[in-house]
Amino acid sequence: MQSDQLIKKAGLSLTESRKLILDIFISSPAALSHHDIENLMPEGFDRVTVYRTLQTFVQKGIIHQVPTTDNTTLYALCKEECQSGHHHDNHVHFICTSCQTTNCLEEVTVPLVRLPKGFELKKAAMVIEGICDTCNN
Amino acid sequence: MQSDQLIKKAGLSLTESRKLILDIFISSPAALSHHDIENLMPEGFDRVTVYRTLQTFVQKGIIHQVPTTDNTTLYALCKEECQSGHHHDNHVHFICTSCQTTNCLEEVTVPLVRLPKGFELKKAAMVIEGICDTCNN
DNA sequence: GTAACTGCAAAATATTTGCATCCTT
DNA sequence: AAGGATGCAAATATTTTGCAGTTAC
Repeated sequence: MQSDQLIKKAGLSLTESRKLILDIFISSPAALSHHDIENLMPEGFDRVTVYRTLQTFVQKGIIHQVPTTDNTTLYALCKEECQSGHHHDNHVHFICTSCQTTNCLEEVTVPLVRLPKGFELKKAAMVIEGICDTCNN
Repeated sequence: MQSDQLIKKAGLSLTESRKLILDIFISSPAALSHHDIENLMPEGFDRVTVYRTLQTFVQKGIIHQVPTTDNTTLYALCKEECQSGHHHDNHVHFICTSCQTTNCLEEVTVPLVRLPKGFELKKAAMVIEGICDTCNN
């Protein structure tokens, strides 16, 4: 889907900044940090707008935060199912230790686990570290 | 194991700060952030030492970083197997959305997943959000 | 026209670095 | 005694907030 439609569908007003940032996500195969975005935006673009836009996108279910082992926050596009209210985050995030990118493996679903008595599961995410298919050639 | 022994076993010199910080981890059931530690340390304790100590502990395999969905970094004690060189991080991290604590479910191991062709797995972690047994009463 | 979004300035917070001093071994 | 660890000061980086001007609808 195009950025324009995605933004409108989320009930947000269509602005230049939002289009720019969303286009970056659409054209990036890997998860991105705030820092990455900032670097990909036009020279001199305001940092604060990036913060606010990412926050808005997360709230509206356009992007989601990817769990990481270190202290960085990564964001990635949500797939179709996400936008419609509830957030299906049940896929696997893959961190390549060779090229340092983080990707969502949409095709791999998080397996169910049996939790100890008394624990109630709401959402599960998985982070796998390893070598990605591109680096493995 | 006592903090003294753990520190020595890791080949680190035994200092007051390290003992204090490690004791906090030993007596805490949940994962802790840098901020948490700072609050639990004696009034006026130097922030920088906390940074450096946490870093050292991670390097030496005494504690490990817990993956989180937001941008916080949490640390938790490594169990026995961790200290002996290679790091077994293959357990499930449970975030309770009610009491906001993060615990390691040592007894639950991360299930194996089948990755797409070309991907090579090194390490897998899992983050589950839900309600913990304490809150579920 | 109005509400929402942006940019700038600045505050607040978090993290890193350098260096002199102190402590562990 | 020697090397590493700490504390302090300060530099750097990150994130948040307020407000005035601008833009989308």
